[in-house]
Amino acid sequence: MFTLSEENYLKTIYHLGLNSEIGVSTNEIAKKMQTKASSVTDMIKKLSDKDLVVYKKYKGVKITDFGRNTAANIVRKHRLWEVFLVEKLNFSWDEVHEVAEQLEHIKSPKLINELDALLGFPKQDPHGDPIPDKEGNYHPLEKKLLATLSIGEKGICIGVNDSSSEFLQFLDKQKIALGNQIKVLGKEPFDDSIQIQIANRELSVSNKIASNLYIKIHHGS
Amino acid sequence: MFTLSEENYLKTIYHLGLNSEIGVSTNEIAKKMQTKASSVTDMIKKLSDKDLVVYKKYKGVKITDFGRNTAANIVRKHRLWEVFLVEKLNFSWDEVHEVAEQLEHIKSPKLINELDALLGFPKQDPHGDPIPDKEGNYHPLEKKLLATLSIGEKGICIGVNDSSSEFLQFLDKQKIALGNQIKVLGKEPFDDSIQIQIANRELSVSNKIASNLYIKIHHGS
DNA sequence: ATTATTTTTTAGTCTTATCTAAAATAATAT
DNA sequence: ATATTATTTTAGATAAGACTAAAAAATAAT
Ligand SMILES: [Mn+2]
Ligand SMILES: [Mn+2]
Ligand SMILES: [Mn+2]
Ligand SMILES: [Mn+2]
Repeated sequence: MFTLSEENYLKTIYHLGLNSEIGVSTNEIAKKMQTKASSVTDMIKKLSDKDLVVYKKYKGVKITDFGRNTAANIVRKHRLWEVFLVEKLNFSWDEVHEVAEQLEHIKSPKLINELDALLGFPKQDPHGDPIPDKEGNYHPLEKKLLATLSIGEKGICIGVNDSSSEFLQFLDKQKIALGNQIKVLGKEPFDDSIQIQIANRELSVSNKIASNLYIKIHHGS
Repeated sequence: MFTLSEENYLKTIYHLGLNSEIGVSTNEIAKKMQTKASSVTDMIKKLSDKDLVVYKKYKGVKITDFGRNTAANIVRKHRLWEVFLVEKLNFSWDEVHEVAEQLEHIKSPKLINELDALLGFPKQDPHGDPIPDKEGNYHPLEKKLLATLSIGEKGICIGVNDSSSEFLQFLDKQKIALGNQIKVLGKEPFDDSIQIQIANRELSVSNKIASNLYIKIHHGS
């Protein structure tokens, strides 16, 4: 199969390429992986030899169908392990990522499918991100950033954009959790902060916060 | 911490040195790890630099207290994961070892302690081997090989010596499981086979089988 | 006590994954 | 259009972990 490094590069390329049709650049990958562009070029050639990506010198890489499938399976494992850690082992949502980074590389189809069953075939991970199925398919939830809502709109908090432990711990402290109902009470033009009602409390959150919280809009009244 | 290779070598040295005070030889390690003696020498030097073993040229290695503790922790993780796979993910006891070989290298103290709790702090793994506690201590069960029992003796099957999947699958086929009561009905001097009563059935097992099954003796009547 | 055999170590090579520094190409500005 | 800057690739080095072949040390046999 693939080495740990190959899997990590592939996963990064998969994530970076998700919302764009053009290739992913060497520098982008280097920045995300905290490595040097020259190392990226080396690895890209290996991934290309293994038909995980298509590589054209100076033109960046595009993931292949095979590569996308392989990457989605790693993401599936990562997110299922995160659910396991939170649901079964009392981890908080800000503690799971590092451990899942390790667990996602364990090779055993039976393990991951049984884990899926043990957890009741969850569709989202603790941060609201979708869990791909065995074929690599998933349904992204329809969602909007809190910062883009208008006054009066309401919905349910269903995910985070930034899932750093700093942000997640901040949300814990503010008692903002996935599943909470949120209504926009007002918007302050001066600093773009937003006044919200959340679980019967009123709260003012900065634009930075509002730009990292995903809301599922309530349609109708 | 330690690399995957370092952990695997250390674990092997720990197991090989368990029942002997003299050092573990280079060749022994090479054989067990399916590698070359020269590779072992290289790695031994690294382990020695990290104070996991004491190395004297041509005299083999002895594990240090620090090394033993480190190794016991890896064994603890291996065996807890094996219990998890059997108890929670419907693995059979002959399927768990390979996956546990991967999982034992995951670094997260919280993960392993919570797993321990989820499983109800088991004392033995699916093959009857003892699970070290956080400090690396464990109580080996008092046990005898079935082959060493006399006619009339009885006890409970509590472990296997050989835990290859071939042997474990053979036991499954013969419906011999840990926890079964076993009584020695007779011994055949010609081929050293043993006639036993197990769970209300009578069975003749070869000496090879009897030399790989551990029995906890019933004292008293 | 030598000689022969086995075991262990050393020396040198290979692969993977990294890095720095320099060269090549692409993009941007004048 | 040419020069400047940014990006990307290549060349060469390093470290971990493995290997083969040869040398050195320890054991065993005569
Ligand atoms: Mn994560
Ligand atoms: Mn996540
Ligand atoms: Mn095992
Ligand atoms: Mn076991």
